[in-house]
Amino acid sequence: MNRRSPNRPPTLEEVAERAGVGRGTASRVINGSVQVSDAARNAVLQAVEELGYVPNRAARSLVTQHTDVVALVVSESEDRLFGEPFFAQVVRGVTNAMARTPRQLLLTMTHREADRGRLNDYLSRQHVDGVLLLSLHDDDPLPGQLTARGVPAVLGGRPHSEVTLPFVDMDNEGGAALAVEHLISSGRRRVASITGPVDMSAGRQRLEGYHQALVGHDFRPLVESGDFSENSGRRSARALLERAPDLDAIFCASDQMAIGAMTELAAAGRRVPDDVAVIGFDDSPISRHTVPSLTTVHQPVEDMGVRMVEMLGQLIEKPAEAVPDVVLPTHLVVRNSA
Amino acid sequence: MNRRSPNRPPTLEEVAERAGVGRGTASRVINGSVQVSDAARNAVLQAVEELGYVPNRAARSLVTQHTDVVALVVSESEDRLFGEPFFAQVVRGVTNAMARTPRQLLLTMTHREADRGRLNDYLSRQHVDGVLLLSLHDDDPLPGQLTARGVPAVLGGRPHSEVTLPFVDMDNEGGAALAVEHLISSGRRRVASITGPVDMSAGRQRLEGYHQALVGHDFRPLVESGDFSENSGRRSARALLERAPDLDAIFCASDQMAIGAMTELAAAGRRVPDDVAVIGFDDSPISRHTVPSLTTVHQPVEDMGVRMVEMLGQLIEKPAEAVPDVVLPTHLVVRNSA
DNA sequence: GAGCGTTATGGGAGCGCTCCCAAAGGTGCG
DNA sequence: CGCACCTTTGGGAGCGCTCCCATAACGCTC
Repeated sequence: MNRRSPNRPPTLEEVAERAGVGRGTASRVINGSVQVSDAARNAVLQAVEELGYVPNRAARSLVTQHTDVVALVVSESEDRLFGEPFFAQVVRGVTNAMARTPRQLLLTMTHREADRGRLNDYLSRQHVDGVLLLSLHDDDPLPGQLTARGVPAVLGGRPHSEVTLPFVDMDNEGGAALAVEHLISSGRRRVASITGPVDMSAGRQRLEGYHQALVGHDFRPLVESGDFSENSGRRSARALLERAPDLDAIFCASDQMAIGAMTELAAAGRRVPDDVAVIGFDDSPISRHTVPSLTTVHQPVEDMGVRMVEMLGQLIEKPAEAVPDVVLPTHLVVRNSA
Repeated sequence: MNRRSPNRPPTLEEVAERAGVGRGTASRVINGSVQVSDAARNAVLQAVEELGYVPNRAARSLVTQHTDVVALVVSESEDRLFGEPFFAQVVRGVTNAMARTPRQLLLTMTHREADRGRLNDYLSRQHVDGVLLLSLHDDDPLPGQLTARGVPAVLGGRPHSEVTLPFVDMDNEGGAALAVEHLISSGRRRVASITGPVDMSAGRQRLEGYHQALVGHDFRPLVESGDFSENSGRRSARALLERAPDLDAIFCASDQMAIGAMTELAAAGRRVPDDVAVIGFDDSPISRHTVPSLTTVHQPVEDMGVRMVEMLGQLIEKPAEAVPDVVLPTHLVVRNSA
């Protein structure tokens, strides 16, 4: 009776025995080594088929020290993850690029403190070969922990200064400056801005671009801070209108906020773009269909996903080599709102 | 020199040595066994802290035969996964329920054939304790493979007859019948329906409900088939209008299609609900904000996620006991479109 | 046909952990 | 003071796999 305990999946050893070869040879066949005779290979393949053998990944990982799994961690709630087209686009880029690698992608979201502990030691080497981090907030301890554990990781978006992980970022500052310059050169004199969250570098950089563009024009900055959401766009627009009834342009750090602002502008009886010009940021799919259609800053989101995967691949395969950070270009898409 | 090869993470053995205890005792502390003296426990805890020890999950899984990881597999493209509020709601329910279990959630999407192979053996026991399957199409081989491998799995949505996995479903048929009855009892005489994809049971069941409700009223069915998308709603509405210019109501198997249909109706100069009543299905967030607001069938999507997790938990913990399928109730939400 | 290089093969060692058993130490009671 | 019993402990065995080394088998050449 050499049958194993109740319906455990078959092991390599059993496959080898059935094929009449040694464990080593069976392993070579499974892993596609060429140093195997055709006879042996066929025997093993047939045994695999008959037994329905699937390699035990835990056992394999234990010896190879890798898992062929990469995690994409999004530090946001499901609502934002699913609500904002941005994430869908990154994920599309990431999955496309992953299809060209031997690795499997895992998606994890973590807004909730309670989840953090579990996630955390899930991500510690031995379970994941690398991590893609999206939508990082400044106070997030994850980058530090990953660095400490030596887990290869790439960030989407530039981190604040203490984080040393490689990143792929957009030229947020340049894009914002482009937008504001467009506003000024088309004759606007009182240009306000609704910012993103200040604990995210994308938010800070877009604000910085706004300030940059104002330099030398002797315009006073006029800023309300939002959080990228449509609601915060409405709220901020209302506040702006109250503070500066004479404003004639608003640069919003996200399309969602621009949409909110336009709604509020309409409610206040201001015409877009006649009375007030509006520019958004993201070039999200909806920006094409708003009324009027939204002038906005395009950022190559899908590319970002692709580049992140490529960088992570390098990090995993050649841990010794440093990979340079990447900043992707942005450009202005002029439609009807400005 | 008993130091291990270059910067490998510390092992249990090293922790034990540093704490001056045996490997067994260290393991007991890590796993929270009570049979340990306070002195030993503290020594181990301190060593863990100092060394930054994290258990190697591959090694643990190899012996315990489980991984404390559950996968949520969505058989759709990123576009649909992120585009339809339905998925966001299920995911919310799932993550909430998972927070109460010791397990970690993994999200995977698979529309692409190429990904399938990798996913497939990723899901084979030893790497995942169980699987939650969403948005299953009839020809999907996954359920069969999971069954064959003995991987515990729960479906969201009723499968076609050959699949024997336990499921959580909505009362699609009942909800659809409710909608159509509402239409009839409010005086509509020519009630059409735009169906969902016929290779998904939700689509078939909603159509069945439509037929049921028509029985005994001597109305001829008038059906166009869509795929749940807004575009297919427009296309189908156009076709319907051509085939039966006298129609005075349309029951759509999804809110997205209802929105498409309303757009098309408006383009054709029909007023909603005056000329044509429209009812959707899903009670998605947008249905509140359409003009006119959409009468629709509510389904408890978040609950579905919760129940799926609970069922999977039972399946994993008590593999011997059968778990009964669940059908969640739906109800009509009357707004202004019908 | 002896000697050589080359290719194919079997199986031991060991990855880091949990499980379990046997032994040591401690306590209480007659 | 001795014995039985309980708590705490150490460490061997083994999970299923890959890696690697020693050996076997084969094919040449001279």
